Amino acid sequence: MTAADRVYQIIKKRILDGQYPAGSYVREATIGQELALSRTPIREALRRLVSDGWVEAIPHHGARVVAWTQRDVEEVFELRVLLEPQVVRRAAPRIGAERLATLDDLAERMEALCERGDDASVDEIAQLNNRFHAELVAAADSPRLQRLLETIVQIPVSRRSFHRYTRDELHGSMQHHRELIRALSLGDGEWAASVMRAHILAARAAQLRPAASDEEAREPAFRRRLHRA
Amino acid sequence: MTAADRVYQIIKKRILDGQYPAGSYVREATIGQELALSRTPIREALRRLVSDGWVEAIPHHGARVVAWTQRDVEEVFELRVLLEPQVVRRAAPRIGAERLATLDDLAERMEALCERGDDASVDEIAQLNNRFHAELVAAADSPRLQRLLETIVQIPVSRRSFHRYTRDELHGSMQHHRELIRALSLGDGEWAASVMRAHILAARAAQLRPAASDEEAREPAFRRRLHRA
DNA sequence: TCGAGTCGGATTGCATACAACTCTCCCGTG
DNA sequence: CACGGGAGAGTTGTATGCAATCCGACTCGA
Repeated sequence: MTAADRVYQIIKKRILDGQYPAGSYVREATIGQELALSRTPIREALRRLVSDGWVEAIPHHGARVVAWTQRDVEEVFELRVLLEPQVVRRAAPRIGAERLATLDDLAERMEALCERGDDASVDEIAQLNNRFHAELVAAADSPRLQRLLETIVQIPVSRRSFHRYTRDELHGSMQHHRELIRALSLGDGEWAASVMRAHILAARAAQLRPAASDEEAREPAFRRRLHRA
Repeated sequence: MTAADRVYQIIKKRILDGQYPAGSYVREATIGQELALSRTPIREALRRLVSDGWVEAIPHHGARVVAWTQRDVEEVFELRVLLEPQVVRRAAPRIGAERLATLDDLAERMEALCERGDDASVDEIAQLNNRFHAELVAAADSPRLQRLLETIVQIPVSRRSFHRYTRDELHGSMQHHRELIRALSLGDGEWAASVMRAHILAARAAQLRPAASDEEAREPAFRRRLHRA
């Protein structure tokens, strides 16, 4: 692995961690000094980050961490609603018993963590969920689809996304996983695709909901409407 | 525009022209000498081409022009069938009269060229067709969707693709354009999406058909079946 | 006081030199 | 004769220095 590769991962991690906040500039010389490298590999890493959409290059002025707007989030979900169902549509006739067992294991571990419900558990669920989706993408066996999703999903949102789920929504998400596994084990791509579509739309709804207080999260508007009825 | 940008376009053009054939290596020093530039901007251009999927980087060994397999073509069509309908689905409620007029003009010019049917006209149709699709993508007003399609479609195939169309198929393609314009002018996104889906699937069928002799192209298998029946 | 021009600092863009790595070919050995 | 090891050439990876460009502040003039 070259130095440029390492720098790429380091900067990416720092963006995700919020160490490089949105809108801030990433200076070649600064990072170079810090990592005891010349500007060359840093330049190369920044170029890759630009083409992956993590930072934007302002000519002769620097590389700035991109700021995500509400519209960006909507665009991404719109594409995920198309692409992620296609992942499982392809995966259904291709997936093997071994991978299904892995998915089953991941689902089980997520459910166990879901029962606890504390913040640390939710973080861990997010990680397992990423692995779950990665397994599905691998089963789909389409390098281009994989690459598209990698460049699109860009966990800056989904990193903390599970924290926006209500307990019911989190539970529903676990149900989706189970149903996906059932559909895939039967080789029913359209069933799996439908579940995945619902899965993504649910995530979208949680994400686009105005940042709710805990109060609102436990007693969302639609439920209040139900109670009044 | 920087030197690296120019090099990027030059190399890309040469790959499309077949000047750099698939599987051949693009040497940094060679191009540098030829363009009287140092390796630095060439390196940068090659990295962009790698991330755009035109060449693949073999660590410490060079950048090789990617070779397209049948499977690659199928993968691309599978994604286009998803993404291009989404383009017009979005475009329908957003497109303005001016752009519709442009599309109409392009369709008309393509039809006129279609009547002639010689090789040069087919080449020109291909260019106009690219502009037609570019207008649609612009109307969709989704930078991410635009970028995805740009990295996916990569005219290495579709460059000569129209030459694989039979006269009937070419005519059908023109019909699709007209129907798209009608649907878009009525703001009917689902209609437009359906037409586009058919449009892409037709292109796929023509593309995946085993390379036909002129004989085969004029008298394809399905037509022979019709005659026997 | 406001505006235009200019100068300075900071940053990226590019050129050049050197280091590290990989592959190949050849030679020696079993 | 087959196989392993090592040297060499060629290519990419990295460091460094200089040039070009951009932004902001300051000064000068109206």
